[in-house]
Amino acid sequence: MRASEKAYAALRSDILSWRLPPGTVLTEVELSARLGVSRTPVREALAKLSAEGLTEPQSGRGVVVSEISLDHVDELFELRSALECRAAELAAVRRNPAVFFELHRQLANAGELLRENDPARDSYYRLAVELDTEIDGAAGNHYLAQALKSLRVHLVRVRRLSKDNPGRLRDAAREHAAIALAIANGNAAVASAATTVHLDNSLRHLMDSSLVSVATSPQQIEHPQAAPSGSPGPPGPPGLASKN
Amino acid sequence: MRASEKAYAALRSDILSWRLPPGTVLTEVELSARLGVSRTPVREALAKLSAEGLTEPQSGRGVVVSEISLDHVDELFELRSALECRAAELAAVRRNPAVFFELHRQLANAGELLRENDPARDSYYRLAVELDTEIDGAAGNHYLAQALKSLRVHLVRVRRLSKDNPGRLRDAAREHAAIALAIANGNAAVASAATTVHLDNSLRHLMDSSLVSVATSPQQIEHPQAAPSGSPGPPGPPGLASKN
DNA sequence: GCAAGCATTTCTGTATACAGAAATACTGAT
DNA sequence: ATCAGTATTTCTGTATACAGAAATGCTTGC
Repeated sequence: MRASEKAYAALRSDILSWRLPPGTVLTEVELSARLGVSRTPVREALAKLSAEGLTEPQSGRGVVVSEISLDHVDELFELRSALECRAAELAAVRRNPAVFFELHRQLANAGELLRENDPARDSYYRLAVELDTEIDGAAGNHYLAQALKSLRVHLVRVRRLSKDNPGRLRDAAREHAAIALAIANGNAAVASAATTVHLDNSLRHLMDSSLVSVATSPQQIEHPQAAPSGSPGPPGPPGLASKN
Repeated sequence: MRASEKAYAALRSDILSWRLPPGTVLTEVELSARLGVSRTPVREALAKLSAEGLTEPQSGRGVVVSEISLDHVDELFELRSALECRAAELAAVRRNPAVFFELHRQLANAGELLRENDPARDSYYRLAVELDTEIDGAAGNHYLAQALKSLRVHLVRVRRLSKDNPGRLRDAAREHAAIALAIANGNAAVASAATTVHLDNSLRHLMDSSLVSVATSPQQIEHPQAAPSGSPGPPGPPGLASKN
């Protein structure tokens, strides 16, 4: 693997997992020492992260991990619903029905299995990701898929602010199943509406369950020799890319 | 100005103006010679362009100016309508009425002035850009604005494939005026609908008036000492950021 | 004459050196 | 004691050198 990719992957992972919280200042020399590569690939990684919006160039010196908090969730979900509703509509028109009937069946089943807790959770997360992937593919729009991809990066970060509870997971599975069914049926209006409903529920769950306060003030990370693997951040769900 | 910004601005301008057509391969050494800076800032510029989607890393060697043609216009406008309709809705809720009543007045006036041709065209382009800006601002959503910004880069490139005619410009001005009025009135549904109508008309005009064939096959640019300023590309409207 | 293998060239990826700018720390004066 | 001015340090931005990989072209065998 190239050194710049290594640096990029390490930093990106650290930011998404809140090991590098918002406001952390990243200096090239320190990172090149910590990651064991020279400044050139570090610069490349930081440029890529800034283009993604995970970091922002500081006025004078260095870059900072970009701010994200509950204040951003409303804006994030406004964009999300615009993109996902349109994606669902397009998918309903262009889908292969068999694929989405099958997803509907599996999601409905996963919703049932979520009564007993832990083992079914991962398989549901996988299904949710697969539904997203299939919708993106069925929509057949490269630019829309790209916009969703760059949005989801921020959603991963914000999702760490809340904790899933089993009840919400069951409801989310049902909502996902409804979306899959509407797309399978080729009903664009219903697919869009089901997506709107699902996102509204997700947003309210996120806001309700996020009364736990999280440290978001600027702070410097310590300098371990190896890549940081401890989890000083708040506990979060293991499925970083789920859709609930 | 920093050398990397200079390289980025020069390359970006060359790509948007079709001086560097899709498929052109960009090699670092050649560019550093042509632009008079070293490879390091050239690399940085290319990375930024690739993040924007204007170039794509070639499998083995170098980067290529990304493909764009009429085949992409449908996808581009699907995303565009998703984003701009939502932006119009949000703007209708959060706007300052006076601003959009004033824009409506000016746009209606510009539509009238477009009877006599040339001098009014630039002022209309300016108004269209200002409407976009005000809508983005009124929508008050940083992530949505960012998504629109990165989309508009591609729209600039595709717009060069067609030529505006005065009749379409007058219609477009009227449609813009209708959007501004709906937002001023605080009517989200009408604002969204007016945007949908406008974009549909724009798309059909673009497809209809683009029967002129344009060379899109891969080709290498010649190596002038100074930055390329000649316009070997097809003629296009001067307003690179208009909205019709 | 054509194809396969090898040599050469060229380009990318990375490291490092150097210059300029910005922030910090220190010193002196009021 | 505090503030201002200066000196120092540190970090970024750029250039360049070097190594490895990929593509090109040449040579040789069939």
